[in-house]
Amino acid sequence: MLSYTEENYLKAIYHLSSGGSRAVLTNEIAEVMKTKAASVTDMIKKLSAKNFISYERYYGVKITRQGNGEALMVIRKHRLWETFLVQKLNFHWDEVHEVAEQLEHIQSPRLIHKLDEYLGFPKTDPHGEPIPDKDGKVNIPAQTPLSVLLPGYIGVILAVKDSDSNLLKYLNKIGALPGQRITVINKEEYDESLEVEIGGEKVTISKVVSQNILVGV
Amino acid sequence: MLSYTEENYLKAIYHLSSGGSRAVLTNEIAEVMKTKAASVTDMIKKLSAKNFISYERYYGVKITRQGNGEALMVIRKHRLWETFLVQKLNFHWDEVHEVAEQLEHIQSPRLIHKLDEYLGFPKTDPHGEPIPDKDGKVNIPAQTPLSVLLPGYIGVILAVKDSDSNLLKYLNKIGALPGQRITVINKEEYDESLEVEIGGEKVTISKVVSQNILVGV
DNA sequence: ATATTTTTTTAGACTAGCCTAAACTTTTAT
DNA sequence: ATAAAAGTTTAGGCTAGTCTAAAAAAATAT
Repeated sequence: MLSYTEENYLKAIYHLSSGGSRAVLTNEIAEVMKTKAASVTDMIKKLSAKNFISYERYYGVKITRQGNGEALMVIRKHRLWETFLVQKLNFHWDEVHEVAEQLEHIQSPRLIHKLDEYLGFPKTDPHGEPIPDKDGKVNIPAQTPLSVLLPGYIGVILAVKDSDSNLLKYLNKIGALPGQRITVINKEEYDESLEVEIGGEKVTISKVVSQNILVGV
Repeated sequence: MLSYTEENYLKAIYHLSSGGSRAVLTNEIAEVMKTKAASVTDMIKKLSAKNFISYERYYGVKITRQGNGEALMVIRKHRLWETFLVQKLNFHWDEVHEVAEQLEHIQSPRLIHKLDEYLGFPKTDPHGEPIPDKDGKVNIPAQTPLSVLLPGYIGVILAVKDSDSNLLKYLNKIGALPGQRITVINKEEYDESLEVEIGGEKVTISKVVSQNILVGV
């Protein structure tokens, strides 16, 4: 059984490694966990001893098959709870993250199954992110950061990477919600900001924001 | 902010003291918390320092007004979640306790309010236990001696135990008649006398009298 | 090729919550 | 009234997770 903290580390490593595909450095983990490198090293040893990650000194960590499975279960729970909060309790999609961070650690496979059923076995959460199924399979739709699209492209917003509440509020304001069609009108050479059209409205968004909007083309 | 463990101790003390009305012994707490007396003593010191309980060595603990409020919030959450599990997720009433023990510690007043609303502001949980409202008021089932109520409780006088004529005359004088609403304003630690409000009048009654007034809430 | 900087690890210490063993109070039994 | 028993607290130690400071390794710059 993993502790609350171990689950959070594993989830962080999963995300940083883009689903386990690359090695993750100690300092990267320290930054997202808002802790110090020394603490990370300790936890790395623990998770490594339990075979959730493989670890080579001064090199970094790679998540194992087992660790991947655990991380996906936490992510599954997180996204199911977010869906519940928005669909059933009428939360706004930009105010569910913190609560879901707590709910994702509740231990009860039965609860998660019942919740999944109650929500009608949703495939994505309110931010458009795919919900891993009970066996840890994730349906990854082809997602491209809006920032790489050139003027003229039309796409559909599938997901938003960052769950920062300020970003989500901003996207909400400009109507950049999952499911919306988005057209790139112009790209400014200097700062790579984009002029786009969403729902008939023209709006200019910065590079940082465009990197966080994932679209399907 | 209370830790997960502190919340559990406080809840245990609340229950053992029947809602704060009697002092609780170290070993009683140790038993329900499935821990050792020495650990309980440590925690008692902590909760006492934070003013959630009052504590006298070798005697026992009494929950304070503040501690009572915290305990009631945890109980409120527990019972709301149990209601959710049974009403919405089709759990059986006998399989919800363990999960609710986890869910009761989720910190989000907004979540609890929304959940309460979603469930239609239920007054009792699936076991028939009353759900404290957002201000910590509990509907205690019929015929409770006034003496066990803590400051904040509001009840309706249902009956008087003793039929001693002097008592009845006294009650008549202070307006403590069946059917009257009565609010507990304060409880004196020393002699357990109660300051109450009846029909807009504040009056102080002794422990003996309060034990003879039965209220419904 | 070597010196400097950056990153990571180790060493040692802290808090929360738990433990056992011993000391101390209170209660109960003679 | 005093001895024994029961209950409680103190003392000291353990683990999980955190920290700072110093040492060690790797990366970078000259």
